[in-house]
This record gives sequence, structure tokens and C-alpha cells, in this order.
Amino acid sequence: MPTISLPDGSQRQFDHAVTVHDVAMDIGPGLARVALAGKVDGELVDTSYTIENDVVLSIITARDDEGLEIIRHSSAHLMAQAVKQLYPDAQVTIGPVIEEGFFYDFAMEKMLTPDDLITIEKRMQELIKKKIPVVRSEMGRDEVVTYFRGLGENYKAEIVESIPDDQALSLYQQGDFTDLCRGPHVPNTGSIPAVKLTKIAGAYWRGDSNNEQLQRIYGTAWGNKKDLKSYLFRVAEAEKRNHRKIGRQLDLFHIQEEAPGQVFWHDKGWTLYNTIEQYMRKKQHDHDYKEIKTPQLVDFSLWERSGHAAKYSDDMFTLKSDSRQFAIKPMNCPCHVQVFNQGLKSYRDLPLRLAEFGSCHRNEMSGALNGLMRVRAFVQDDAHIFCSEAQIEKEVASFIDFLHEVYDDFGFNEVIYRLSTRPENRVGSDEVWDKAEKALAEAMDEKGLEWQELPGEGAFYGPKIEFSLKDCMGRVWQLGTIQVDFSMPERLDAQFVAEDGSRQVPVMLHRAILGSFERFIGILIEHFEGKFPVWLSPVQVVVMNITDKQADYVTNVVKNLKKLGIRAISDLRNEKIGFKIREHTMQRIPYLLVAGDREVESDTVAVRTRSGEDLGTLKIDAFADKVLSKQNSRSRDLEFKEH
RNA sequence: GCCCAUAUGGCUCAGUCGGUAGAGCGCACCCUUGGUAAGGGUGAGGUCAUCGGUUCAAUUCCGAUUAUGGGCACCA
Repeated sequence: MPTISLPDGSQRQFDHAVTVHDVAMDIGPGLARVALAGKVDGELVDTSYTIENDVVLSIITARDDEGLEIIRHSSAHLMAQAVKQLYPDAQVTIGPVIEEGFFYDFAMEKMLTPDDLITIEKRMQELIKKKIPVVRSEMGRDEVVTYFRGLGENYKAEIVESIPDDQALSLYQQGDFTDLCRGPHVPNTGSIPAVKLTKIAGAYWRGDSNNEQLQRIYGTAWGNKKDLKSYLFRVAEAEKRNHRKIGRQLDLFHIQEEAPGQVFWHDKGWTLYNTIEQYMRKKQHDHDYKEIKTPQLVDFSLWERSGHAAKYSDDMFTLKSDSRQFAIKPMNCPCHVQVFNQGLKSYRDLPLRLAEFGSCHRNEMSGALNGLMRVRAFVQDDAHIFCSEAQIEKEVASFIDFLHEVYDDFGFNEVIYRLSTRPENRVGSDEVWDKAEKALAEAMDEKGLEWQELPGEGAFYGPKIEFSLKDCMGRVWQLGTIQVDFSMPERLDAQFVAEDGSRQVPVMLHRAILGSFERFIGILIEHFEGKFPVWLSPVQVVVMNITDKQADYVTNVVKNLKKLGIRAISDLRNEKIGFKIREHTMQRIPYLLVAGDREVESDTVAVRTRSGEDLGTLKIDAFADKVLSKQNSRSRDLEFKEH
């Protein structure tokens, strides 16, 4: 005789066991129609689930996050059903839910084309119309293996075989298609309101590039057509922020075939780059780093000693000269140890923080290249902190503060923190790893940061924290990092004299805040959609004349602004003022100044922002003061507020 | 590196069921001197990514290469 408590606090009593669907029906047939699943005492179940005891129940619909997830998961099954109907030799593998959608990997002879995607989607729509019931059943593990083997579904059988216990597994059947799945699923295929296939890709079986490659189809699914439409709109809008597109529009940089993975910085892009570098130089100086510069071409033997050659020799650019083998440096750390090693160091010298805007080259695999986000030649805001074990935690903590200062200045507040811990193959004792991992974790905890752990993802020489941001397409890019290294200082004979006179090996902390300048600028472009704050804008001010009469005046204004350290240009072209305004607005120049006869007479300029606000008419000095104050405060808005 | 797709004036793209190409923007010149998101006219610009094959004929079809894009894998 179950009593069922609902989320609003009300209760319903039944004199017999009921299904989730029955309860929904009891509340109202409208709810029963849209019910996708139930949540019984916190656990998600199908609508066909039978309730026998007193429980707390909520009915899950497309409005719930869980409901959306169920729709997506069921969409993956639906797609698999369509694919199997159209291409019977296809074998199913896995089909999980991902952010905003789902995918399913298939093993099949035929190579899918974008046209096939349309065919598959059409078949899916037909299956949706048929409202095929989705039925759950259970089977023993070995039984399931036999079942899938019988169907020729060898991948699926392999997955089931790797499940340890002989526990009962759940299967979901919809018409001629059955898949292994924990569930829950929608009650019938008609409960999928809005689904669209988006792209085809290759993916390795079990994520291992030594395995065969499967064909992956990505899709997106939503609770209603409107949400699907707005998702597609969002994707299209995000595409407008693409750093390659804006990089071309704003004349910041280009990449061309003769130099794959390397950037040709144009005047404006390089101005941006230099502004950032100058900023970081100042910040590093303030945080007691010493800036150094080390060679590009270093004898291969150093990379052998550091241990990099063994692991990365294929990814290094090398060249021969005078019968010596050199590598173009893929990283700066071995060189920094060489600087540390000059002159005997004392414990009094620690922590020693050596920073370099280090230009590195890595022969990244061709398929990895990606605009500014992944390049073969890049510059890191790299630094290595040589310290004692006891100093690790304090150094990590103050590094995180430093990193936050920088990210704040750029306007990034959504940072993803990840701690990568000891991998299977590693150097150093467990005690030292314990200490290092703890130091990193505690440094984050003390600042109240929410972080994820990536077990086994650390470098062979030590654990690391990664600081990442999302780009406009929702992809996550790592920027900053701090890594504890117990290995390299020893390999490269770094030592210091301790308090007791003994020789000891320092710990080395590898750290970067921006990561690569290239990637960071790519993210900046997308983050701001090219509308950089004043301090970063390659051109901060454009001064325009209305007729030829004001040309000299404008030239003079620009000259004066430049003298004050403002990046100003003039536009004296024989065009109407509306035309010039439009062009420079599209170029995202923060301040557009107009000088006509009125302004010349009063020694002023009329000020407008790129977002269209009229800031009135100001004397040149007054305007310059305000721009400089925006620049110095790294303000992100353009308006001149009166005080 | 692997899978799929793409490559046409500076940019964005159209096009040719095989007969050596077109638009808009930009650029140059001329007219216009116009007060806050596109004034008008004229003109110049392309070995249709590269190499090879099929064909009387290839930018178009086929193959290879390179690069780019989306994934996968990788990311010291």
C-alpha cells in the first residue's frame, strides 16, 4: 500500500503497487504524456518502474536537467537503431551523452559522408513518428555476452565481458534494436522532441590510437524545437567570435601554407602581443622574478641528459652543424637549470625564480594544429622556481595569487582548476609525491577553489595543477600550470649548499600563467570578440576630419595623443563621416573622434565610442587624461564617468 | 599521425552535367567637401592550392601531395 510523497510536499496513497507512469497519470494525463522518467528516493528510474513501498517521487520531464540527459541518451540509441537499419553490417560500440548532445561510435565498412547524415536523420524522424516503446529487461552478464555475440556485435560483447561481476545487466529494446544500458530511457521513441545530427568524425576504439578507428556521429538533442533552434543559433554566433576570422578582420595576424603552425604577426596583432608581454614583465618583476634569456639552439646531448629526448625526440626540430646535432628548444627548463648552475648557490638564494619569455618549437602532429590555439612555434611566459621542499606550498600559494591577479586584469573569472596526480610511470619516492600532491591540493583548498582531480595524469617527474579557460565554442584550453619537478634538477646536477653545509638538490617548480602567448591571444580575441579593453586595443583612438579643411588640425591632434603614449591614428580620407565611423566601428577602435569646423574653432574633439555612445565634446588634454586613466586602470568599459 | 570535409581575384562566396570564369566588399582613378554605421561613376585584379592521370579539350572527372577546418589520438 504505497504512500507516495511528491516534491510539493503532497502525498498520494494507492492500495496496490503502481508504476511511475500510473502516478503521473493520477496527477494528470498531461503530465503522464510528457513524463520521461521518475526519481524514486533520489534514484532515476523508467516510467515503467513499479513502486511497491512508500517513497519520495518526482516525475522527470524535458524541463529537468535529468530529463534532458535522458532525451540525449535515448537519442543516441535512436540514432544507433537508424544506423543499424540502414547499414546492417554496422556494429555498435558506445554512445554516451556529452555536453549539449550525444555521440555514438560505429564500426562499419562503409565510410559515412555528410549526405548519409541526412539519410540517418530522416530515418530517426520516421522512428520518432512510430512511437516505438522502449522496454527494459534484465539478463545475467554471460547471457548478455552470448546474446551480443549471436548478433555479431563483437564490440558490445567485449564491453560486457570487461564488466567484472556476474551481475544482472539491463537491456533496452526498441523495436528491432536492443542495447546494453543502465538507463533510464524515454518511454517511447516519440518522446524525443528535437534532435539533430551535427558531424561525423573518426574515433579510436577505447580511445587508443593503436586500436582500429571507428566512425563517430555527433548529435544534439533538446526538450523542444525552440531550444534546439536557439542552440544552433548560439553555435552560429560563437563562430563569429572565431579568432581566425577576427584575426583577419582586424588585421592582427595570418598563417600560411609555407609555415604551418607558425604565426605571421601583423602590426596590430604584434602591438597587442607586446602590450601583454610588457604587462607580464612588469608583473613578474613585482613578484620577485628575475628575467633571463637562453639560447634557441642547444646541443642534443642536453636534451638527452634532461630526459626529454627519450620521450619527445620525434617531436623536436633538430639540425646538424659542424658535425654536431642540435635541437631547437622545445622548452626552457634545461636552459634555466644551466643558469642556476652558474656559481654555487646557497639556501639563502632560494627560492630563486627565473623567468623567460621563451620561444619554443615543437613539431606538433599535423592534425593537432589549430589556429593560434595549437601551434608549432610559440612563446611561453615561462618561469622556474628553484626552492627547497619546505618552500613548495608557500610558492604554490603565492603563484596562484599571482595568476589570479593576472586573470582578473584580463577579465577572466571562470577558471577551471585541475590537479593531475601521480602516473604509473614516475620518478621519486611515494613520500615525496604525497608531499607534493598535498602541497598543491592544500594551496587550492586554502583559497577555497573548486578543483577536479585527474588521477594518474601528472607528469612523470611530478604532479601539476592546470588552469584552464573555455573558448567561445565551449572547448577548454589550458593556460596556466604549476608543476612540481623532483627529477630534472638532479639529472642536470643542480645543487645548493644547505644550512648545515651539505649539498642538496633543489626542487624545481615549472610554472606559466598565460601558457603560450599565441593561445592566450586566441582566447582573448574570442573572449572579447575583438572588442579589447582600451589598454589592450592595438589602436585606441582614431581621429577623423569632416572635410579637408580640418586635416592639419587632425594630424596635430594625433601627434599630441601619440606623444602622450596613446595609440592613435588619423583618417583623412575623402569619405563621408558616416562611412568612416562605420569602418572604424567595425574595426572595434574604442574611441572615434570627429573634428569639424566647430571643434577646430574650440580646440576640441567630438568623442564617440565603438558601441555608439556619444561622450560629448572635450578638450584634447581632457580626453587624453581620461583615456590614459582607462589604460592605467585596465578598465574594461569605455564611458567617462564624472566624479 | 588517423577519419571526414574543404581549397576559385586581397576578403566573403557563386559557377562550369568537361569547351581556360562571375558577384559583392576591398583596391586605383575621377566626380563629390558631405556632421556620427555604406554618396556616385570608371577601372585594374584570377595558370580556379600543387603535381600527375584520363580526354581532342580539365578549374570541373580520377589519383597523389600540401595546407586549412571539424573530430580522434597527442600535448614535456
